[in-house]
Amino acid sequence: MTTTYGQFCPVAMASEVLTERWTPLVVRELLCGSTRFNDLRRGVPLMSPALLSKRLKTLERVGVVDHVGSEYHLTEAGRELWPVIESMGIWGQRWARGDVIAKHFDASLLMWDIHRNVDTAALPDRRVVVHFHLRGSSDGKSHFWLVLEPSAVDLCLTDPGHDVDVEVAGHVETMIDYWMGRRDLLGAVKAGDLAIAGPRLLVRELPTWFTRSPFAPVPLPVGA
Amino acid sequence: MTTTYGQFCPVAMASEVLTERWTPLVVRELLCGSTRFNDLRRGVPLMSPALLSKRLKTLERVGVVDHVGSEYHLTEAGRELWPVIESMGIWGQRWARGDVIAKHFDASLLMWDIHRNVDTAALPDRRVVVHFHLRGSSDGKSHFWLVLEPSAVDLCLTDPGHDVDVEVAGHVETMIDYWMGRRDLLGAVKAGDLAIAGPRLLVRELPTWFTRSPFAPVPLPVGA
DNA sequence: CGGGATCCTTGACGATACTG
DNA sequence: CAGTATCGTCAAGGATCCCG
Repeated sequence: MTTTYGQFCPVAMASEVLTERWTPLVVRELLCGSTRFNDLRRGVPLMSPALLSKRLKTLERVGVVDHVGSEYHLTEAGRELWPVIESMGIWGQRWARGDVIAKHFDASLLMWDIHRNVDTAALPDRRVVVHFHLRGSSDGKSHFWLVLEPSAVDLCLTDPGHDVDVEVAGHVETMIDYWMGRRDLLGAVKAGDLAIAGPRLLVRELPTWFTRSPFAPVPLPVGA
Repeated sequence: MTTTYGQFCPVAMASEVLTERWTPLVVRELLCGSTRFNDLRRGVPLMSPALLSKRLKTLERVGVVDHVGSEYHLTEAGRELWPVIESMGIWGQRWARGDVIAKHFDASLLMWDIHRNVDTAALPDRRVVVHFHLRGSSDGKSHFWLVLEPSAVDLCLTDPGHDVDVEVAGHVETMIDYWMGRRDLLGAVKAGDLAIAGPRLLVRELPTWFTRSPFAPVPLPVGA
């Protein structure tokens, strides 16, 4: 992106900032609340650290990101990119087709997404531990523990040692389909594609605290 | 853009389509109603025809554009990109800063934009010809004629021979500032930066048929 | 943890010319 | 008018290692 579009149109100006590889995803991560370099990395695992660093510098230069200490925060201009990212997500949810849909099913990325969307307010006022066993991840990882405390949510890749309250097992793709709103939980369990075990109440209430993607409710095009 | 982001997030999927150099501007042109290759070119004059052709093929492949005969039309998926382009434009209008604002002032591009936004319904029911004399264009062009008929608007780079009804003269940058909503017409005329001559009624009603950029009404950030 | 430095490849893009 | 063809350059970005 060495030359500019040479246009006065504001769409062109926004394009100068956003239409660069990875940039919308970095902004998405920042909008989701990540502030540390390595947290940001987890949201874009296929991006090299050098490139992420470069993008963050660019975003800082154009006034979207504020870098203090080792934290990255969106400026007001950055926060106002939310409608752009949101409309992109809505469009993607409705219209992305086979040839742009990732063939990758990365369980770590999924769990990272899930962990920051857990609604702890809907959970009992004590620690709840959920163990996930996901098959078929492109990154080889298959075991994850969510340690849910009223004040914090932790994602572990190794057994944290606590007693496990709920066990969730299935194929990564099934979980992604649920997460994205393309499949409902009960159906997946009944079809035998997903196994959920644990205290009756906790399991029944699971959909209230284990939320789905923000784009899951987006209606699909009619006739699709 | 040879590899994919490898993510299931719909923002990533939309990025695969949109986050490629020039693509948002091509989509903007299509949303503005251009359907012919050479009309599209006029909206992105700095883009090589080879690259435009390539982008259109890509957009066709991902289901955004429909190519029949020698016309390009947006599909339903393409038309639904409007919220994305709109929110980009709003952001650009509010937050684009010096280092991404084009230093280029291309009068041909401006006039091309203006010509397709004239509101002929607000004009008298006869032909009206406006001659523009714009100084300082980066492309060297300075004379333009808008031939406004109730049924069609034509932009000419050479004198079409008709009697001229209104004369508009000034610097391209002044016109762009007006077009973008950064400056009002009366002020520019009073400051001597713009000269408008013609029948009193036509000139007085000029702002009703000579509309501004769709992003002109966007409010700027407070304190800016 | 939070990056920087280096090397190296590839393909994206600009320029120019040309064709049905 | 509606693109293709060819070519050369440059820089984006992947890989790898390293450092404070």
